[in-house]
This record gives sequence, C-alpha cells and structure tokens, in this order.
Amino acid sequence: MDDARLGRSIRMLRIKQGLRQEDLGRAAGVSQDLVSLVERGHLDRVGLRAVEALANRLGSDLRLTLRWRGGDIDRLLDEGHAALMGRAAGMLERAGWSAKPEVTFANYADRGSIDLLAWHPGTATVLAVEIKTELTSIEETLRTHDMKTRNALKVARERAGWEGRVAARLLVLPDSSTARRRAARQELVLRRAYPLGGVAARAWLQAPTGAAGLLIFLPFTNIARGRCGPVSRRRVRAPRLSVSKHGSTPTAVADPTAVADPAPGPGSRA
DNA sequence: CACGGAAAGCTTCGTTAGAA
DNA sequence: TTCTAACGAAGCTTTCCGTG
Repeated sequence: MDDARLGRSIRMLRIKQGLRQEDLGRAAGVSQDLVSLVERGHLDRVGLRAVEALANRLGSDLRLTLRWRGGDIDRLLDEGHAALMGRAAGMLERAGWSAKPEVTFANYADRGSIDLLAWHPGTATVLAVEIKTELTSIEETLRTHDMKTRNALKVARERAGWEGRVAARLLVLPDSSTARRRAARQELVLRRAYPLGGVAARAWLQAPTGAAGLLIFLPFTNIARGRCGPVSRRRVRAPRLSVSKHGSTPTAVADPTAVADPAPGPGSRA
C-alpha cells in the first residue's frame, strides 16, 4: 500500500466534499490531527480502523489485499470454494438437477456471478446457489443473493437456454462448528431469507415446489489435510521458548503443526 | 489467572505557518 | 485578523506479553 497516495486520495475526497479536517474527523469519530496524519501519509502512526472510518465517511471503501507468493493465497482460498461448490453440484445432480458453475451476468445495474446456476427440468425451476466458505457479512450475503435470484430466470434463459417458470435460492455453508455458530447467531435473519433447512431443504430439492429459500450445510475437502470432513482451522502457535536447565539462552521450539512462521515484525500489531 | 511493564493508538493542548 | 492545517509534547486507555 502506498501510504502517500492513500493520504492524497483521502484529502482529495475530503476537499471535493467541502469538508475540513475537523469536520471529517468529527464525522468519522477521530481527531483533526489524525486526519492530518492520514492525509500526509503517516499511516505507521495510525490504526487501520481509523483509516477505514475516514474512508467510509467519505463514501469510499478501503480494501486491503494480502499477497503471498504471487497468487497462492487466491489459489488456497479458491480451493476451498471450489471444493464446496463441487459438493453442492454433486448433491444437486443426485437430486435430478443440472448445474452450471460461475455463471456471470450483467443486467443494467445488476451484475455478478452466480456460483452455481441449477435447473430442474421436471418443474422448470431455476436455482441460484450461493457458496460461502466463510459467513462474514449476513447483510451483504442476503443482498447479493437476492439480486442474483432476481436475475436467475433471465440469466438461465440467456446463458443456458433454460426456460424456467420459477426461481429459488440455495445458500450453501461449510458444515463447520464456526459456520453453524455464526448462522445460529443470525438465525432470525437467515430463517426469514432461507426458511427451509436441513431435511426440509433436501426434500425440496428432490421435489421442488415453487420459489423457496434453502440453507444447507455441506462438509467439504479439508485443504490442510487433503481429505473430506469438517473444516479444521489449524492454529499457528508461537514458538515455545524453552530455557535449558543450565540457564542458557532460550531457544525457540518449532511447532510441527504450524503452517507459517508467526514471528512478528515491527508494527505487526496494527 | 492475575499482575505489571511495554507499546500502540489516540486525544488534548499549545504553538506556528500560510492563505484569504 | 481569522481560519485552516501542521507539528510536537504530554498523557490516557487499551492491548499484548512475559512472569509467577
């Protein structure tokens, strides 16, 4: 991230909106001095939350990209998504559906990619399947899934030649304790959007009856171990410091289960 | 688990410089 | 003269981390 460029961008947006540093700071819940620091590119002295608050207040969004060995992080993340999608596609096909992965569309302001677009020929039902390996923002998930479902019939007709009569939606989450816990926390909201879950959802897939919202948890390939089962998140442990009985210098004991060197560098707390 | 030191992140305050 | 922005110092709160 180019600190100076980010600072100049914040400043430009602020001035464009006719705000003083003090105004922006007050609106974002930070001080004028902090706005000044950010605009001058002194991000080493400012927290990420503060910068994000300023960006949001200016109607922009701050995106932080973590890069590692070229595109390896993307590949790792995609593997999980692809694995869950494969499971979902298999389940649908066994229930008599045809499925197309990653169907992109652009319909005026609506644009995006439907993870799995499924078709049930017997009932002319189109299913917009959303795959989420992580349930981060419920609101965002519901909003985009709603938009995709709204466009599903048109997309199915134009991209696959499926003349559907009714569009339904299915949200697929990994069958992990974390995902289930997060879903449970937002149960009321999720139930409103996806009334059918578990056995009822699977029964609906066998014999679709009109528009419906389904929520299904699926186990998927554990990337770390390369086998199927609930997702296990391997924790990275800090090297244990062991002091010899003779009082010599502490030595780091490598954790054989650790996947990365967690040694923090300067400023790693941010 | 509690405690204390260190550091980060931030605010407040006083001051200065430049522009209108 | 006033307003805005910049700067530095001091101090507060929170979090992390090592230690017992």
